[in-house]
Amino acid sequence: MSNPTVYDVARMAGVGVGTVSRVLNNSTRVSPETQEKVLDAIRVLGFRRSKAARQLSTGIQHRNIGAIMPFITHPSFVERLRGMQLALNHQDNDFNLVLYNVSEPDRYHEQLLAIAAQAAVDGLLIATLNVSDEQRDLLTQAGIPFVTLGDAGTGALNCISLDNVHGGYLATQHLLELGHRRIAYIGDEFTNVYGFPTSELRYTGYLSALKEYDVPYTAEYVCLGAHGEETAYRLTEQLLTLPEPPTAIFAMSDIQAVGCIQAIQFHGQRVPEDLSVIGFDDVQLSRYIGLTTVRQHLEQSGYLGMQLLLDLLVNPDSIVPRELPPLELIVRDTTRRYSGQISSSRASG
Amino acid sequence: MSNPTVYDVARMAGVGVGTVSRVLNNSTRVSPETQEKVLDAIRVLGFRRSKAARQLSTGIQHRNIGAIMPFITHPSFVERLRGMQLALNHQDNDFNLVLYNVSEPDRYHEQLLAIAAQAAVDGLLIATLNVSDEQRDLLTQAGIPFVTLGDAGTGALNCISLDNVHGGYLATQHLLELGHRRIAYIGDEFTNVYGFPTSELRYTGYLSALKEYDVPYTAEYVCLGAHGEETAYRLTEQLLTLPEPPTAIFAMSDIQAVGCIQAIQFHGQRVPEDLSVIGFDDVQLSRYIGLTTVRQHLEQSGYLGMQLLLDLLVNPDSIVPRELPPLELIVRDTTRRYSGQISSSRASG
DNA sequence: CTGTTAGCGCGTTCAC
DNA sequence: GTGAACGCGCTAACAG
Repeated sequence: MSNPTVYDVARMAGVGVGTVSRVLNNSTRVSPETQEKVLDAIRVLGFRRSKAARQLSTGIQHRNIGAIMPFITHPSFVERLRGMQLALNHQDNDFNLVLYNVSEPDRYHEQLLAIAAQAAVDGLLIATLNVSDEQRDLLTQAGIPFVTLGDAGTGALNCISLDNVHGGYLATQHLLELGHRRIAYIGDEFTNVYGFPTSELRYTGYLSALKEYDVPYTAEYVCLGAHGEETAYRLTEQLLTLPEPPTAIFAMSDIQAVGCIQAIQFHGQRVPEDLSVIGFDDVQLSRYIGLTTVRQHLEQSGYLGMQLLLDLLVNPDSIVPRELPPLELIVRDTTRRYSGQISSSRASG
Repeated sequence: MSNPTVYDVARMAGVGVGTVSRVLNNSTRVSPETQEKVLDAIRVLGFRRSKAARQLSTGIQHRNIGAIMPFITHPSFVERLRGMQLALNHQDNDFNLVLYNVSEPDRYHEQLLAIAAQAAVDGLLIATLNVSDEQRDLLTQAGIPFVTLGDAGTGALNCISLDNVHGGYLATQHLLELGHRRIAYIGDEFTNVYGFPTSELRYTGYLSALKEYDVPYTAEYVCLGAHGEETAYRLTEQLLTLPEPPTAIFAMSDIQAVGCIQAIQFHGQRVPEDLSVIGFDDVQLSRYIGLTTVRQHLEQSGYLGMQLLLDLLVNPDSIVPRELPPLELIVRDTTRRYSGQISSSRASG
């Protein structure tokens, strides 16, 4: 039924538990024959010693920090992870970093429940995922302090946040200033299963910029789908077949922008000569491919989040608030002035 | 001295330990005033319950798999990580992935010792790092099965390996076939502090290809330094100032190849028109920037390594050996036929 | 509602 | 060299 314990091993080997423990840690000398008997019993029973019992007995404390995020495979999360690691290395406390990858959105809550129940971590970093009031209470009652990165629902207590609406505005404004008027938006579904509203917020910024420049809203220019390069590729293809295709695209993430660019190029058009593309995030890749984007300091976000969490864990009384630098428009090579018309900067008011 | 326990809390609050436990787990109803007293005591004492004790008592098992690697910030390790996560998700056992980033090489052994002592993980994935006989014994005796990824020293038992010599040969051969004869090698120091011989192995392949094509070895064309984009950039600058600079560069990793390309372009030359550059790894980035490289299936390496480790942990009796697909030359846009001379494919024998 | 007690599985004294 | 007993900190079952 239950896993075999040292007692089971001892009984089978015809020795005491002390001896079993000794061969396990080869502390004191044990006679070769006894050792053999014990090892045999261990093998036969498939015995594996319990981590918990061992830790409890030896008094070794090992502190874990969990990081839970979706899309661990996506670049933006890698950047955050890098920041977390960096912060961890800078302070020389030996915390381990435990990764929880939310592969299926439905399981997110379930994973949170498990984390709370298992008491496997001392603190939790929640990247991009929504935290409901219920989930906050869950973690709080389990005694697990947590810090959220990005948009984080009503349950967020300590958050490294950014102004996604403003970011969406910045990106769109850049395109408008370049004279573009047919500007598409490519983003995640608003009601995404993970519950975070990033796409909708950036879209809101997009809308407000359009409005400010008196550019009419065009429903066909707003394309939503699953996060990722492939979907962005498909959505862009749809845009290109429109009777009046956009002259510029604002993709809500760099990786989606990459998908856009690939679709555009595959269909024989050029970026930025024929279409301008702007992304969001400024992941490492963007620097290499020369993508114009909005920098949201992802790595630093992970870094600050980890610092904040360590504060919470190590010296809860002297928490310093951490703030991200403001979003930054990074102009590179994928956006260009709209050549179809000479347009002054600001539309008439 | 030691951390406060439930007993300390109970004493201070003037209640029994059962009550303390109850407010901790808010299992049964506790009178508000009692609860308040307990919470106060917890706050004052700075009490935090022990994970180990809780787990032991509740009988909850939580299994951890550790992944230890240097350069977590580098793309190639991210790819491996992705593969590991993927394999973990595919089997529905709830293993946690604990990350150990070797930030300073000196601490690698120390970290291994800690992992063995803490018994924090049930199994270990060791990426690229060397495992000595001593370290193997350490892990074995601690009852921690491990799988190594890449070159892995004499202590390796289960390994997902690749033929780095052959890879170095493939890359160099490609350049030779394109008619290049002045071919530089940019790689890590051979005696790197982490102890893994990757750079030297790929260099060996480079040498053997040169020899096969009767190309004389030129010492100045071999540039070694710390791993990373920046060092590769500097080394490339040195190459460019040579009286007779190379016409092609083989960089031992894609990220170093990127450094090469940036240096070349910064100094007004073009890739591949003026210089050809080939990397090694085929990380995601390379696809986007069109880098010619040798694909070593990094993600799959992490995937297979994890599968193997899970075998070791879950059904140790039915271990299937895992093998990586062969190395693959991926020709993209950074290598081109040498234009300085018309060269037939193979040099005279 | 609350205090008491008996384990959880292992390491580690002790005596033998 | 080896077995028996105690304790690590917590939860849960049982009385009260």
